[in-house]
Amino acid sequence: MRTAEVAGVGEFCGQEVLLKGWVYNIRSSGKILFILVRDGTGTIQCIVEKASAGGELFDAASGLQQESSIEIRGTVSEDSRAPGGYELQVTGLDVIQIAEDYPITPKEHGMNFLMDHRHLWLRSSRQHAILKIRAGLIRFIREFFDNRGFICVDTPIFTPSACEGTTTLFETDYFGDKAYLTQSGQLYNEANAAAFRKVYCFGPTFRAEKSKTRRHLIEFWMVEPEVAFAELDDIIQLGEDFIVEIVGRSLESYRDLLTDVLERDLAPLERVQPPFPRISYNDAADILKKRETGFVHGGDFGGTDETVLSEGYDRPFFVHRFPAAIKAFYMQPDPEDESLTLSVDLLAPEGYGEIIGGGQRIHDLELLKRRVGEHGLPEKAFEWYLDLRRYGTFPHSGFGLGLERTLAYICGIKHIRETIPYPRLLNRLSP
RNA sequence: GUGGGCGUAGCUCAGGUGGUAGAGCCCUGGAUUGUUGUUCCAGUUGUCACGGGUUCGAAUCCCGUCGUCCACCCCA
Repeated sequence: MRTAEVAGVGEFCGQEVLLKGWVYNIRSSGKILFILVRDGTGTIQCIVEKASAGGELFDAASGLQQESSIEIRGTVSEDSRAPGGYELQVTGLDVIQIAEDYPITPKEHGMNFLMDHRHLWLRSSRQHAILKIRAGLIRFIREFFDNRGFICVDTPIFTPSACEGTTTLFETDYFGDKAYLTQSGQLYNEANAAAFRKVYCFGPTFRAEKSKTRRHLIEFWMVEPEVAFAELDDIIQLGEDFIVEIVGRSLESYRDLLTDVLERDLAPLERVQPPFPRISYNDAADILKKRETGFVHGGDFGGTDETVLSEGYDRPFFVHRFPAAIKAFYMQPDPEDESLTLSVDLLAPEGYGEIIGGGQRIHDLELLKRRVGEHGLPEKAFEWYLDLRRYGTFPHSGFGLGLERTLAYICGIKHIRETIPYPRLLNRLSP
């Protein structure tokens, strides 16, 4: 007998197959049992009729409980009454284990309870859908860069110094020395860009920010491209092409999961078409001033500021040329106004906010040295970084995209904690 | 970290103004040939978060502690 997976069960129509999986739900209606079996690739309704299956099989099947592990044999048939279109007329059942008192029932649960049972919660259809789309999104991201001649060059997770503020760094003991978990691969990316021209890194990053919001994770994944000889406009264009492609491919590949399981309204995603609006920080500030959001010119945007700005657009939009005072030390000054930087953020609509941050980097050695000093950073730790400006310096730009925020946006889910298998939050390190 | 809400059965919750607790789900038994989070009948389940106070008496009122959820600051 053929062993099949639920995802490809349609190919075995009319044949008897063996499925291995778990009981997702079980219903009975007198002399007929409906067992919903999931095997990780999908779910299928399995039918046990007392008359045709016999008492022994029927009794064994009635004793199943949610999440019991089983090997089940039966004949595949197409039936419009079955969810998914196919069902299994059961001819045999081997129980691996009866799962007793599975904590997550098909009824309502509180968030804390679900988070405590995250290791089990992943089996439910909604979490399964989100993480399946996550896997696809990671693939689309890699393929976007790989297909354009970018080289994936990994950057270290243990780092000797900070690239932004040290208050948000996780400090660890490194054989008696201090090491920090990476916040960004960017500084290394710049070295890699000098070697490979177009590079990206993609991995976990860590920020010890004491903020608990629906948009923050302590540990999250970020993809960061860096391009030699690219200037601000080039990197904005790259960001636009990138978002259009990864949103488009997600929509194309996961339309059913998005609508049926996650109940995502696809219209806003369908509108993710070029060109994206590009507004300057100063123009954005003028808009906010008229709306009295409490925004102070020169400061960063708050949550309501981002919402107000996004109301003006039907798709993601870029805000560029932020004040130097609120950006990292390596940002290239705007030649037309030295108080501004050649920086850019991409804000997603529907309240999802910033998903991309980036810009053009300083390539002048003296200016960069000065900025390191102004930001109170130890020049010694940055010697290797300054070397990039000593030996064949070059204009270059890049950005970082937060994987989980982007996934939350694509899936239309409110809280970022559902977008990563095991979220690390301010008050949660387990499971 | 700041502000607000909530901690009662394994889960989700109800318990005006104080009198030692209840409903649904889950589970067990029974009924129904096609269910779609099946429905119906019967049954089992408690340190009312913890500590202190007021009171004849506290799940209920007061104080504190802890946990949790939501919002804000910050960032991707």
